[in-house]
Amino acid sequence: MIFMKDLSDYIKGYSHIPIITGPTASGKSGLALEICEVTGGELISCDSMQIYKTLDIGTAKDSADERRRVPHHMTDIIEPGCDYSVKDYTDDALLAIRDVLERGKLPVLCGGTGQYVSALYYGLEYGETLIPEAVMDRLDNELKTCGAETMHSRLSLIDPEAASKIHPNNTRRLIRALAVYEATGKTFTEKNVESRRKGAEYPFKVFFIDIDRSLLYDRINKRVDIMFEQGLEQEARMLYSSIIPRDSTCFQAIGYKEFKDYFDDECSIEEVADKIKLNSRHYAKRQITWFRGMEDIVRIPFGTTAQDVVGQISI
RNA sequence: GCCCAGAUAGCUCAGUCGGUAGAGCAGGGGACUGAAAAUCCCCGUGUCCUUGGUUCGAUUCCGAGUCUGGGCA
Repeated sequence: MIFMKDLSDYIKGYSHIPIITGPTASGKSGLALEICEVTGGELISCDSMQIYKTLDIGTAKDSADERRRVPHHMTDIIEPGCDYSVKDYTDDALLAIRDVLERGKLPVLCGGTGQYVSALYYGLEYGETLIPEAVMDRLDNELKTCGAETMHSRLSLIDPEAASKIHPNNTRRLIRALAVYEATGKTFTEKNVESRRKGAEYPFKVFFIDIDRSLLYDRINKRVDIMFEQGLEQEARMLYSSIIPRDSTCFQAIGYKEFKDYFDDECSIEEVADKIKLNSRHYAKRQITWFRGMEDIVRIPFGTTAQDVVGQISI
């Protein structure tokens, strides 16, 4: 934490930069927006899908009116179809934070992508080495021909610690761990230790909205119905009729991927809505698990006011 | 009214040649360092509809009843 910047170099009165997080539909943006209005701050998103332009309704972006009231950063920054990594996110978010601070404003971070929040909060450094595509292709091929068990055994020899933590069925992470070693000569475990050395860039404080599970599920269901009223089907149709490759990340977004069968005439629109609700519930559960395991976060009950949160980041 | 088929986990259903039962989904828990709204792992006791009978023992076999489908009138 020695490299951590002091907020008083930029703004007066605050000890921490708040990060408002919680499961989907728990009221994060409403609270963050209020905090911005109370403090004159600016909102910086920590959301892996709201970065895409044109995916507005399904990703539950703030309305045009809300975005007029409070400046938003890190939303609508790339075209759907583009790739975007955690590394890209931390680089861009850190720039955005500095930009807001240099104008004397409080950055208010808000979003439910655990990996993005953790990366900023722990100050993870990802380094400059990119895995060559040839390496990835070769590993993918080897996985197909040799099978996951063989690949997993290979990882056990190179990096036993990582192998013990990665289940053989989780081929995505398995391949990643092998690829890191092949591309950098360092093991996945070594890289991860190195990445934590520097610590967080700014004094962040994470606030997690704690909400009753059945109330949350109720809110999720209602929000999906509202999305349909707002024209989600139309928005999804635009995405599906574009030339964007179907294996792009944006097609993984809940609220869009569920339309595939419907547009292929294989299910009804009601089934799409039910599936979106279900996937959102599953997602919320994973978010809760992610943050439950995170140390030093502040759990705030659903309904906590902006003033309350501001009080906890003020000197 | 008669005939047939069902009734088992929150839901859909399997099964027990008679020794009190298990899948999928839902739900719950967990992992996570360059796709993360992704990817992956773990978790199954419930009046086996009710009630008589046969039996050492019935959710299972037999009878009656109730309910739900379907058919015939």
